[in-house]
Amino acid sequence: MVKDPSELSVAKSRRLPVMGDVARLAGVSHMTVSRVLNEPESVRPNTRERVLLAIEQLGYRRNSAARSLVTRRSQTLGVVCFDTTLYGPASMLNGIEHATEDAGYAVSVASLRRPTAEAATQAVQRLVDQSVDGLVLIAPQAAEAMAFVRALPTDVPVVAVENALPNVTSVSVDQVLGARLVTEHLLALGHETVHHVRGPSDWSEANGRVDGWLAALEENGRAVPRELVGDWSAKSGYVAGQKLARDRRATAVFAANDSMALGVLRALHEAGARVPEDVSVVGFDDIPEAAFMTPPLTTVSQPFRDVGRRSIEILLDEIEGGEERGASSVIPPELVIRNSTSSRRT
Amino acid sequence: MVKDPSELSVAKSRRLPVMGDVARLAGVSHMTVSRVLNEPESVRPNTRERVLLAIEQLGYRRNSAARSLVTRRSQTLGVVCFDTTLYGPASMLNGIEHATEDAGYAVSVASLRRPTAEAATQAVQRLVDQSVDGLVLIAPQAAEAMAFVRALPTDVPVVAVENALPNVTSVSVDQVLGARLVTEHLLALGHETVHHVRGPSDWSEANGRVDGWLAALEENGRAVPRELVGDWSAKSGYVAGQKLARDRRATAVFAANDSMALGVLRALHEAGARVPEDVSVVGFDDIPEAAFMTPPLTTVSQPFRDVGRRSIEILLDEIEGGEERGASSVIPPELVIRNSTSSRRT
DNA sequence: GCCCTAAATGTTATCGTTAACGCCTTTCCG
DNA sequence: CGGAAAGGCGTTAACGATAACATTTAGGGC
Repeated sequence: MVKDPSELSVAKSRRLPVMGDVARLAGVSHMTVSRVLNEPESVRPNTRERVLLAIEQLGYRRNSAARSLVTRRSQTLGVVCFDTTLYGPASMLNGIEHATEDAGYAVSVASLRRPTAEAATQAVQRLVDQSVDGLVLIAPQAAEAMAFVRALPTDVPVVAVENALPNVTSVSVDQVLGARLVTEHLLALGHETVHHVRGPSDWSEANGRVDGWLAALEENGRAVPRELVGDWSAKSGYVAGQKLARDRRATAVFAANDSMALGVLRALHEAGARVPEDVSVVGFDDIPEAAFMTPPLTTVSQPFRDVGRRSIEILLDEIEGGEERGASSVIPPELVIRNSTSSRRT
Repeated sequence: MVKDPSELSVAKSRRLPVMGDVARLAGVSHMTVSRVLNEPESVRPNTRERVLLAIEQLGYRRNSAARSLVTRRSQTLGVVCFDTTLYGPASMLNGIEHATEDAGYAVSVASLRRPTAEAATQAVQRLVDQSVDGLVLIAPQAAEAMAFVRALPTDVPVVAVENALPNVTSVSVDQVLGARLVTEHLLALGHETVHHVRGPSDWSEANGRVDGWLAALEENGRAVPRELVGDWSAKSGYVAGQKLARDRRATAVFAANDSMALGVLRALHEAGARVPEDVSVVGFDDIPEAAFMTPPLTTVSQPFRDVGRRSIEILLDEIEGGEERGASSVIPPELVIRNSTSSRRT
């Protein structure tokens, strides 16, 4: 079965081994090698072993460019994201990467510098040019939705995370529910109403949290204080906190994320207001630092990694199952009560 | 110049346009189209315009798989990283992504689940299989160094970030200097010595910070307290802080990152020690939250994004310039003094 | 004008894989 | 035991771009 020994030399040639080399060494055709790699059952155990051995000996690895040229699949998923420095997006990205790896796909990331339609369109275009097999969008700016969709070629499956785009499957955490839990928790503690430091208005998460907060207040017939606007940063929370401390009427503050809550805590502390004795403060996200703030922060825990994983599951279903876009899924968050909230001083 | 009209139909066929289609429409050969795209100056303005117009009309885009098959370059850089949920790595990754995008490359990310040699080797292998043109390693675990290097095919340029691997160009922040600045700052405030909550021993950053701290203490002839070990998390800082609070002798604590510093602050607060009146605390990293902790944290600012950018610059030099590995570069960090440190109570 | 050289363009081969199809064995049944 | 059906492999042709070489065109000096 073995051919002329001279052909078998495993001499380190400059070029990497290709299928033909493996085939020659194993005494079969390159097509058989391909079959061993793609549908092992279709080749007899005997020859399969020989081929596998040859592959091992030569240290052969398939050329992915050649594969994707002919199969029209790159085994790569594209992720469009905005600020992966924030804890939430970073965690979701992490979940995505792990899930993607498990599925045998690679991840190509396009990070938006600014959340503009133009940047988004370019990013999608770049990923599509790389012929990714699917796309995950973690760019929670609602305003960009249309741009994305317009730029999308119809045949690439897409899943949006934390962003309901028309006609695109999405995975998200129930922001409205989370905000409700927070607000109701504070009302239950006896607070007359709850002030809110919201996130940027072009983020869908921020809007969802506002909605939940509003709904809870209205259902309980409470006055709705004017909302303060932050940009997710501790600094913006600090500025908002200063305003709240100045007017002195707030006894309960719901910040739309933990970083802003930290800023609020800082501002209140500087103004001489005690938390939770004078003012209760709640955050959102449950970043690892939340439990160690002063005081430990009551917040809402979001299963970021699970969201990332889930988005990949859905995406792969669409890609491999060829199914029509599956149902969007919404994951519930959980309220984590710590020491930054207490019943209102009477 | 224009051929048979029937051939020109821009009818939406199922398949995407290829170079040949553009060529036909422009009345040139596919090779001329290729030239227009790759070396525009080599084709006459007149024909170039025609080709460009045809490209526009057809919405033509080059097939990257075909390109990389023949050029043996994928225009993709691979990044191996460990925990991108941490602020530092996330920021560097961000810098890398932006710089890579600017250079017209794509980024493929392989995220290590655990910092083991096996996982690292697999990750590198996966990226190499995708035929990335270069590799950035943001995996500061020294123990894995050998594994990486062994798994590396000799011909893929590599740059390591925050990790000095033998024979690999690296970019890093001067951790030793940063730790020195911290320690000297505290000694200058009159503290007898400085306690240290270090990071995991397999992280090179953690070791660098220990070295700087030790050096500063020794140069000043101070006693070296036993170091406490954390894992970068606020929780581990909290545990360390409890120990420090218990023995009551510490007046100055240098935590190896801001999250652990937060934990230390929390533990001291619970133990009734005031910061900075009773104990001074310093962190490292200058995360955006540091300025809003209670009290605002004195820390060391690291130019993470710049490190990321720089690593790409170097990598691209090696790839495109074909240069031998350039000099490794070390970037100095800066001490940021806030309110968590003060002169020792006398 | 003619020839020579350089610039502009075209032709053909090639990258390394999978798809499509065909041939030769087996195998199994009547 | 003949023949059909299936299984196992081989041969050849894509895939869509660039490389290498061949050819045509343009320009300039005499």
